[in-house]
Amino acid sequence: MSTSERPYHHGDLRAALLDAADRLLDAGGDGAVSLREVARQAGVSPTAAYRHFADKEALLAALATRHYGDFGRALAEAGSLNGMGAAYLRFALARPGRFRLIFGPLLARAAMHPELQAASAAAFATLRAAAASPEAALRAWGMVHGLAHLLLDGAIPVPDREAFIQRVLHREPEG
Amino acid sequence: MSTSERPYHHGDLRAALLDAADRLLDAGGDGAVSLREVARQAGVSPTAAYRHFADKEALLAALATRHYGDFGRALAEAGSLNGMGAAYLRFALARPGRFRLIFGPLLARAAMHPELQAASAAAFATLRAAAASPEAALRAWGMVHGLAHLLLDGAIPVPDREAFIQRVLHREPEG
DNA sequence: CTCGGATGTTGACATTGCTCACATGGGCCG
DNA sequence: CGGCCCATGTGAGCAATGTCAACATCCGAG
Repeated sequence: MSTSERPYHHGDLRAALLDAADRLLDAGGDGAVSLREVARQAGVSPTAAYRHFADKEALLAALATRHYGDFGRALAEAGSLNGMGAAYLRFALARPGRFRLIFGPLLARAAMHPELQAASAAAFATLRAAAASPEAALRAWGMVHGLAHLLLDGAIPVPDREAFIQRVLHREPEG
Repeated sequence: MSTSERPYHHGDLRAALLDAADRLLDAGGDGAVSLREVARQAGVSPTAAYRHFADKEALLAALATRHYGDFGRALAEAGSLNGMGAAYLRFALARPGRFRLIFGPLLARAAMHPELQAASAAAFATLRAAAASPEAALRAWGMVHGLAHLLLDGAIPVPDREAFIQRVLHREPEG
């Protein structure tokens, strides 16, 4: 009987690596995702990941692409612009690692990762479509994005985050 | 003649290290600041920095503290809330490294660096004082902060940044 | 059945943050 | 003026990381 020894070939290592990276991202935040630890969690040698991703950035780009799906869906489910703002903040607060990843400096290099670019463009389009004007969309987007960062970085200490979301987003619609 | 040999004792290594770190921060962004490279630039051994800073984070905290001064002053010089918003965005776009540093994850650990905490509190107070209500301050702050991040991360591609600032900030004051 | 390319492994290198033991010499005490 | 102490700087070394090159294994096409 093969005592649960992994076969030499893993089966679906790519997905396993992404899953492991995901766990690390959620648990330890951005910097906790190291290629070697990801490989360790997947029960595989330190360099095995290079058969599936060009480098660490490519792994993270694939992860970000995966998460843009959930994010975009959460936005789309919220009907109003206000609802989208709340969904935006809730996503950021519930999954800081994912939020920081998909909006992190990686985005600047999205041109090198076509899938990432497409995924982010889709999410952005959802947001833009719900606003009255392009400028209004940018202002709303900027506001929730900035508040998310400030909250995550501890610049705005708030006891009850959900109450904060309600309070800061509840206002008469601007002309 | 002493061929420009450094004396064993540097004189003011602490300042020299901060200057070197500053150059690296401006040139290469966040990740380009390594203790060893900083020491190299200061012409000193790799571990000399530990005589002046507990660890890398302490160095960065000192650097952030230094930059909060400039930042706060830039905000204070702008009279109106709109002017402060523009100053906020201009600072972020002109010095991405400094902006990311002073608002980065380090801020969450500000409690461990009293000087940092004081410096950031002062800058925040300046911003808060210029707004009509606490909520309005948070919304305005969030907006410029978010736009700064989105611009720096390449999420909003704009050809002329100054024109963008004018356009997005120029609106009728909200009730 | 066999052989080639895809997938994993081993070993190595450079870099980084950090610790510990040691060297140096400037400034305070007598 | 002279000697000693401790702040300051040095060096070697450790563990971890990203990445590369050479090698091992095995699945599937012919």
